[in-house]
Amino acid sequence: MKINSIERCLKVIDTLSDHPAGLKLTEISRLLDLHPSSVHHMVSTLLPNNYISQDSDTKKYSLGFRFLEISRKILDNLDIRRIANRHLVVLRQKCQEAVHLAILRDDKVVYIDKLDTPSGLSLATYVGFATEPHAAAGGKVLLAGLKDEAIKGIYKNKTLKGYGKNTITRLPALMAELARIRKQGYAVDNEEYYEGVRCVAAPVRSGGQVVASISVTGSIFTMTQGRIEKELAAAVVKAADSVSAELKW
Amino acid sequence: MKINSIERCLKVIDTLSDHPAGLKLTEISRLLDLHPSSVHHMVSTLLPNNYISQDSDTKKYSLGFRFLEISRKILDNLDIRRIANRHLVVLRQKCQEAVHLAILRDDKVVYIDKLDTPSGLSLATYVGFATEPHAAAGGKVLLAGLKDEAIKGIYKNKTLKGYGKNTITRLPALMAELARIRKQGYAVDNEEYYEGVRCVAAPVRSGGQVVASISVTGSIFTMTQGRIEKELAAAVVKAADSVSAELKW
DNA sequence: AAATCGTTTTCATAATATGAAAATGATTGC
DNA sequence: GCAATCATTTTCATATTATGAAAACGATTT
Repeated sequence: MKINSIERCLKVIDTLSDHPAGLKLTEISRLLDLHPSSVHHMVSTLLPNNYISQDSDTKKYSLGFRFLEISRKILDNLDIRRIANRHLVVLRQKCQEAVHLAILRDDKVVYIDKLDTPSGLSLATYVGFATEPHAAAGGKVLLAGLKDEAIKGIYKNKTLKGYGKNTITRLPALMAELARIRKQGYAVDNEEYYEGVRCVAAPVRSGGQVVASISVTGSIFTMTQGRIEKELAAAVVKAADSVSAELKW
Repeated sequence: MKINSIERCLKVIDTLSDHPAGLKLTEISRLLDLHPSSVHHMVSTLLPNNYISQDSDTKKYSLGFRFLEISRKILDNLDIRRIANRHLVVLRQKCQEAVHLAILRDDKVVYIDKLDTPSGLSLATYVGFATEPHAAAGGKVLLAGLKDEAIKGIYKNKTLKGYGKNTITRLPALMAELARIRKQGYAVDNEEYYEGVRCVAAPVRSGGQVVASISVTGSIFTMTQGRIEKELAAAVVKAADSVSAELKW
């Protein structure tokens, strides 16, 4: 049984998160079709806790720094992130491409660290970004770490959404791909998520379990199939193994 | 009038944020002296929205990636942060010390960007860190941008808490210091927040208003009084002015 | 200065969050 | 392997309290 007032409150937060310039009380009220006075009750609860803040001039409400605090706490406490960072730096240096660190949470890949390439090309991923695992190398590696039944469980009532032109959209094909990944020890995403983008990923293990994935991402021009096989796959696997070795369990 | 169920819910979130390893239902229930069933109602509301997540093995609850998403949105939408970043990089390069970008929010200094020194020395500040403004250079600069009545308003019912050995703890002394800062265009923190740490800060302005502060922070050994006056103050002011110039209004 | 619009407070009542209890599920000890 | 204990989840009656109408207050515009 869900609690209604909390759900409404989360909707207010969601709405504010989509309006970076802030919203006035009545604007929130209109957008969500809630009584102004109800909204007022909510914001007066959130305000003293710094979940939202109010501009003293315009009276507009926006999300508060409590979210930044909490977010920082979450990231700081992810051991993997702390340990992996150094290796990510080395990996990026070696490959000169963007590198990501991802974990599986609630059946989603969540990116918990990201180093952009020095040369600029910035992808539409960011720390905290969550998406479906079947369409990206990092995600496939994480899926490959699960048991077959668990994977089937995830996709039982879900279709495999297509993102890029090569996204795997049928479950049997995905299962076969995961088997291949388990065998070769790394995953490749060949324009499966973004057109023009390739990606290689390897698993970080702890106590036998796959706990995270490290990936290298770049354009099809710098990341040729040949370079992936000859150079990048080995580099990513090495980085992931180094992190695994360092994770005490 | 605050909403009770939301307040309880925020307490649950607070508690979870202090227990990075996660908590079981009954643990939360005991810690907050709430009925297990009430806690269950709450978590079932937060769970589908990814504000919290549950470990499928241990059943433990922890904070979810929604906080990371929201946090990212907040940071991405801070124009100042985006614009200032490039200048912060240059400033750190020039000074070889940690640099910070801070704004005032709800009478607190909130650090919205931070670049550590390449040589390692990492301070106990982080993006999202919020503290009282009177004890740090970055904060004093922001206060100096307010009108005297506004400052007095902030400290009307508050004592000036001491942090380091030189923290200004009396209001008249603070007002005098702020007047000095306005005149000289930058602020110095001489072991006022941390012992052994000095800091120089300058204001970023937009439309005449002080909207942020840029600061350089380091140990008393590398940041001598002489170096601050001769080199660092000018560098920080220059960086801040560059950002101000770039902020369209 | 009057009027309009937005915000905040108050308050009666309808709505619903609460926690007791029971049911289900997991873990431990024997 | 089977109780027995402990934790989680669901159900449900009732007391609590969130809700929104209305009014008061404040701000902004004409």
